[in-house]
Amino acid sequence: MKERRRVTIRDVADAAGVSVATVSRVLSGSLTVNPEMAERVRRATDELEYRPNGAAQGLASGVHRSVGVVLPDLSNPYFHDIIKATNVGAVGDRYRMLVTEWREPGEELSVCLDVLSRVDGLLVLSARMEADSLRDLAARGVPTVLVNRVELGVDLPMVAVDNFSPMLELCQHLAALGHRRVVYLAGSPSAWQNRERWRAVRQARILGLDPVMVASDGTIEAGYEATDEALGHEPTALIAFNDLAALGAIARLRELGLSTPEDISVTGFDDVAVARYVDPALTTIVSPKTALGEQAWVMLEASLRGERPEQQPLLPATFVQRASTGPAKGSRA
Amino acid sequence: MKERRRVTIRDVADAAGVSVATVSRVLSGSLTVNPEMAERVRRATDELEYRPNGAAQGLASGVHRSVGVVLPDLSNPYFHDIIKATNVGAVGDRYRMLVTEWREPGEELSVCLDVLSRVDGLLVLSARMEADSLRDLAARGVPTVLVNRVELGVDLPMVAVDNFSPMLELCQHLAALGHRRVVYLAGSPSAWQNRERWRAVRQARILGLDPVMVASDGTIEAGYEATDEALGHEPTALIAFNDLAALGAIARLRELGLSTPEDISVTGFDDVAVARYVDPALTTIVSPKTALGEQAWVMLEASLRGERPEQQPLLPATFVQRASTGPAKGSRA
DNA sequence: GAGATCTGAGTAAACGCTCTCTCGCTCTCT
DNA sequence: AGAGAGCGAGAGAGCGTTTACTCAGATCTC
Repeated sequence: MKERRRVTIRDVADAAGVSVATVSRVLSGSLTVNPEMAERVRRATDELEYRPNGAAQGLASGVHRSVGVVLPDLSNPYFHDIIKATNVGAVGDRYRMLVTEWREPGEELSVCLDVLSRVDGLLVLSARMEADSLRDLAARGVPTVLVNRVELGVDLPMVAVDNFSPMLELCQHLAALGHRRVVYLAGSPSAWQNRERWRAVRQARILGLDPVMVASDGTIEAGYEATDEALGHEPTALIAFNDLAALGAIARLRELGLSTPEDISVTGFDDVAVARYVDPALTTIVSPKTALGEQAWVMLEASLRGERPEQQPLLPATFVQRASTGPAKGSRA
Repeated sequence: MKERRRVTIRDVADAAGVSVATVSRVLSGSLTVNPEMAERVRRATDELEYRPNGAAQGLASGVHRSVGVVLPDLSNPYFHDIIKATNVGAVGDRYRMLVTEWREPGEELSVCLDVLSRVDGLLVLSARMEADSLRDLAARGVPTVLVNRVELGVDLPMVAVDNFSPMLELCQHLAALGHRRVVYLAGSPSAWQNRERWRAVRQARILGLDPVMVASDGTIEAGYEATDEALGHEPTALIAFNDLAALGAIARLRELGLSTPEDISVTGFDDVAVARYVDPALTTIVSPKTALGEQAWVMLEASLRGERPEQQPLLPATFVQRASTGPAKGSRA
C-alpha cells in the first residue's frame, strides 16, 4: 500500500555523494572511474535497492537491450522449444526477450512496428506474414531474423530447417515399403514449410509414389477431420503435415476400425514431445528446434551489433522410423 | 539501409502547424480540441506514419499500457492456453502483453522487478516462486495477479482452478471400479497444484483407496521413468499429476507388456489437446484454461485501475472418463 | 619548474513524450 | 459596455537516463 516513490539514479548519487554521471558510469561498467568511488556507488545501489528505469535508459541511449519475438499463435507448441533456446542465448548476452502474439493476419507489421520503440530487434516466427511487410521491415533497417521461412525476395537473415530432404527420405521409406497411393494432409497453404513438404512429396513421384493433397492445417482437430476425405482417395499411407495432424488422423482411423500401420501407415513431422510415447509411436522427422533457436539468436545478435550475419545453410532434420509405418496393405504383403 | 530518423511528435506538430501539446491531445483522444485541427493532426500522423515512442510515453506518463507475464518455462504447454486467453483480454483493453521466462529459481523476484520499469502490472504463473518474493511484490503495491496458486499469507488477488474436488471425484471413480492400491505420480513438490492433488488423493482413503506417492515432476519423461518404481507398489491404478506424466507412464507400461486399462488404469489431469486423441484416450480432468486466463485478466485489469479486485472462488474443473481407466484387475473382475 | 598531456568527475543538454500552467479569445450576464 | 467565465491551444517543465563537454588537478617532459 505504501506507494513509495521508485528510487532513481539521483538518489543513489546523493547517497554516494557523487554525481549522477558517475553513477551511470559505474553501472555501465566504464573503466574511467576511481575504484573507491565505484565501490561507494555500488554500496549505495545495493542499499537503496536501486533498479535502473528501463524506459528512461531506452529513451536516452536508444538501446533497450531487448528483442521482440512476434508469433502468430501462443498456444502452438512448435514454437516453444525454439524460443526457449533463443531465450537462453538472449539472456546469455544480457538481452531480454519480449514475446508478443498477434491474431489478425495483416496486422503483423503494425504489431512489429508498435513494439519497435521498446526493442532493438525482432525475431519473426511467422510462416504467414506477408512478404511485403517483411520487405518493409528490411527497408527500415530493423535488425530482424526470419525463423523457419525462406523468402528469397527479402533481404533479411533467415534460419530454417530443411524440410525438403528429410521429407523425401520419408517418402523413400514409404516407397520401399510398397506404398504407391498416398495422401498428403496439408498444412496452412501459405506457409513456407507446407510448400516445401508438399514439393518433396510430389518429387517422390520419381520414387513411384502417387500423391494427392488434401487440405488441412496442421492441428490435431484438422488432421482428424481431414482423414475421411483422405480415405476417399484409397491411400495406403497418410503423410501428415506435422505430428499433430498425424495424431488426429490416427485417432480417426482407429474410430473407423482401421489400425495403424497394419491397415494404413501414417507419418508426422517435427517430432513433438509426445510423438515417441503414443501408440503407435510416430514415424516422423526430428526437427532440430533447439539448434534452430540458438542459430536464430546468433544471427539476431550479430544484426544487433550492426554486423551482417552470414547466411547459414538450412539446418538438417533427420528421418526417424518408429511404429506408425509398415508395409503397404495389398502390396506383395 | 537508409537509417532514416524515426519521426517524432515534433515532426507531426510541424507538419500540422500546431504545437506538440495539441498533437498529444489529439492522440490521447482529449475532447478539448478543435475538430478541424484534430483532423489536420490526424492527417499528418498518417502521412508521416508516425508511431509514438513507447519508452518516452512510459517515461513521461508513468503508464506503459503493458503487463508482464512471468513464467518459469516457456515450453510448458499448460501455460499457453491460459496466456492466450489473457492476451485476448489484454488486447481488448489496449494493453500489450510481454511474456518473460526466467530459469533460475530464486531469481524470480529480480526478474519481476527488472521488468517493472516497462510494465504496469504483473501476471505471475509460477507455482514455485517463493512466498516471500510474492509478499515483497504485494508490499510494493505492484498490481499483480497470481495464477493457479493459492497462497493464504499473501495479500494479492489470485485466480486458480479447483484441484481438490475433481481429483476426489476421480478417486471416487477409481474406487467404484474396485481399485484400492493406487500410486500417485507426483508433480513438483513445491507446486501448490501438486499439494492440492495429493491432498485429494490422500483424502480418498475414506473411499477405500490406499494411495502411495512416488516422486516425479509432471513431464512425459518423468512419468515414463517413475513408472517402474510405481509398479513396485503393485498398484492397480496410477494417478498421474498431469496428462503428460500419464502419457509417459502408459508408454512405459506398454513397453513392459502391460496394457491400459486392462492390466492397470492410468489417469491424467489438465486435458491437454492430445489427451482425447491418444490410445487409450485419457481419463482426466478438464481444466478450464480459457476461463482461467480470462478471469486473470479481469482481475489484473481491475488492479491496474487501482481497484481491489474481488477475490473469486476457485474455478471448477470437471472429471471426464475416457478409456484409460477400467475395473481393477483382480477385484471381482 | 613551467607548460603540455592525462585522468577522472561534474555539468548540462538531449531523448520523445505528457501535462500543468498560462494566456488570449469568444461568450454571456448585468 | 465592461467584467467574469469558459474554452482551446501553446509554452515549458519534467520523467530518469546517457553522454558529449568542460574543467580541475595530477603527471609528465624538457
